Amino acid sequence: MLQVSRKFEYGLHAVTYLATKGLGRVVTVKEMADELGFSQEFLSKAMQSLKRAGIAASVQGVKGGYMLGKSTDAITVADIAIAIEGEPHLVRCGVKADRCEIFSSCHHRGYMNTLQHKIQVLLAATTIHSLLKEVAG
Amino acid sequence: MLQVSRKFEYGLHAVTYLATKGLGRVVTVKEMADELGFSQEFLSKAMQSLKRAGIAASVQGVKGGYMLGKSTDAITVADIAIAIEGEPHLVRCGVKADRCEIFSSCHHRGYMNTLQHKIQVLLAATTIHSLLKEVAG
DNA sequence: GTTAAACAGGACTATTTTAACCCTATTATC
DNA sequence: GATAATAGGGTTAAAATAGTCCTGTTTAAC
Repeated sequence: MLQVSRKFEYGLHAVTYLATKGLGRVVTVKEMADELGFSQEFLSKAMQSLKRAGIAASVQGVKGGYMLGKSTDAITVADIAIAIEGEPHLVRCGVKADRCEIFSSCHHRGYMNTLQHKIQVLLAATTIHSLLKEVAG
Repeated sequence: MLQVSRKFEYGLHAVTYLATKGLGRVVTVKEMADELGFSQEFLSKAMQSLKRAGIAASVQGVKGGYMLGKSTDAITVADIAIAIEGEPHLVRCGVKADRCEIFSSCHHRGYMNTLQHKIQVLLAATTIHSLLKEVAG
C-alpha cells in the first residue's frame, strides 16, 4: 500500500550523499552508485529528475557530475518526492476522474484529499538539514 | 508513489455503506457491489479481510451477508488499511532487510520509520463515525 | 432432505506499475 | 579528436495489484 518507490529512496540517499560532500563538490553518478550500491543507470534517472526540479545541479562533460542545487535547509523530503514521483495522488480519481467507477457519488474524496495534504505537510516538515542533524545527533 | 490500493478503497466504501444501513442490518456482497459499482468477486475478498479483522461480521447461508462488526466510532481508517493491506511498510527494508542493498549503512531508516508512524497516526485519527459526520455536515 | 443463495477461500490470469537496461545524443575537458 | 561525463528516449523485465474462476461450506426455505 503506502510505500515509497525505490527511485525516491535512491534520490533521497543521493541528496544526503551530496549534502555530506558539501555544496560545491561535484560528484559523478558512478561514484554515488558505487558508494550507495545502486544501479548506475537507474540512479541517473533519479538525478535527472532532481536536476529538473532544481534540487541538484549538473555539470556536463569530463569532470562533470552532480552537486546540490540549493542549501540543505531549502530542500525538504516533500520536494524530493514531488521531483521524482510528481504530484501525489492518494486515490486514483485524483489522477483522472474516470479511474473511479463512482466518482459522482463518492463520499470520501474530500477526506482522502485532506489526508493526502496532511501527509504532504509531514514530508514538507523535514529538510535535508534537519534529517542529517537527526542522524548525527 | 503514495497511493492506496483499490482493495482498500473498496473496503472503505463498503464499511461506510454498511454503516449507513445500521449496525444490525445484513447486506449481501451482491447488493454492495451493484450499489457501489464494484466487481462482486473482488469486493468479496475485501469483505473477507474486514471480517477476519472483526471490522465486519458475516452471516452465512441463504439470507446471509455482512454487517458491521463494531460500532462506527470503534473503527478507524487505519484499522481498515491494516485489515486489508497488512502492517504498513513505507520502505522495503521494513518488509525484509535484504530488500535493501545498504541496510547496514543506511542513514534514514529511523526517519522513515517515524514518518510511517506519523502517517498511521493520521489514519487512526479518523473513525468511520467522524468520516460520515464530515460528509453529512 | 433437497435446493438455492450466500459466504470462504485457494489458485490462477491479466493488467498495471515499477525497476532496470540499452543505446544514441550532447557536452566539455584534455 | 578521444574520452568521460550528463540527457534522455525507448524497450524489456520483474513485481505488485486487480480481477477471475472454481470448489467447498453453511443455512434458510421449501
